[in-house]
Amino acid sequence: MPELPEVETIRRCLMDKVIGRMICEVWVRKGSRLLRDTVSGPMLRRRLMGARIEALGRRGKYLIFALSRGDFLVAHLGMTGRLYSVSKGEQAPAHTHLRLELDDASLILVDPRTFGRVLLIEAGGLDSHPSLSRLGPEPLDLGFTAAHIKKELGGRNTSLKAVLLGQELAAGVGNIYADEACFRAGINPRRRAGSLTEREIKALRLAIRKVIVESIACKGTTFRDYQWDAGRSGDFSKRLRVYGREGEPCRRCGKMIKREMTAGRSTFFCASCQK
DNA sequence: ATCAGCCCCTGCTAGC
DNA sequence: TGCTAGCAGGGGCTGA
Repeated sequence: MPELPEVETIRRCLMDKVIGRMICEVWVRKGSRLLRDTVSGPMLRRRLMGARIEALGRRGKYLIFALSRGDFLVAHLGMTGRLYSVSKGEQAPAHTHLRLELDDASLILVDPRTFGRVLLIEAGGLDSHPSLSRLGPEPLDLGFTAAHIKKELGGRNTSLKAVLLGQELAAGVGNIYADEACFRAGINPRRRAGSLTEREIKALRLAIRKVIVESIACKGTTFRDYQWDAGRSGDFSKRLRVYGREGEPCRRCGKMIKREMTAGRSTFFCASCQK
């Protein structure tokens, strides 16, 4: 479940290995579900072959490879996706969907459950692409203001958790950081979104930014599948206050952490600390 | 327009 | 020990 901090960590890890490199061969898994019929395997191969990787960016949970021809290779890792480099000639594991041969290494995308996606976006089409245009501000950018949050929550009858997962309030926040931010803000994720006060909105904004910054510094959270490089896991797992801690004592008040389904997802919270 | 709920997919785990 | 049912979840879709 790579969310913003995990994707950012992967981006930083890969930068040195891919920027300026030429894609000299491309292998796409036949009928890979990751392409979602948005581009055919042969077409993707044709468009990538011979291109140089100019930059590696991120938007929300999407990784964006800017190519020398002006188009973009975009990858979303879904739940179990992993993107990492291996030595040339090294055999790729099962569930490899894409393999790019670079000058001096290979880049592989592995995804057993195929919740991830690979997009090829034409020059100039990045911001208007349906998947990316819906995203809200990056939580660490200046555009992530209390006014924006207020607008996203205002009048909404659904839960705060559902809005946080929707990517329009803040791009890149998923199940783990939604729960962690709610705990740090002292707000119950099951609260009706429209019911937050100005004060709570400000606390939520700070809490989201704080968990994201802290987690990036820890190279993300390794819960089940995520590794930011071959065999290397993130340390934020140790700092989780509620996520995955059902039945364990709250680190703040000692009461038991609860888990309930909200917006179709496991939601962890302390009923005593979060109102 | 809004929102709850379903669907995809497969590795892992709990329970028999 | 070996099997199976159930769970996990991002984002797109459907139907109320």
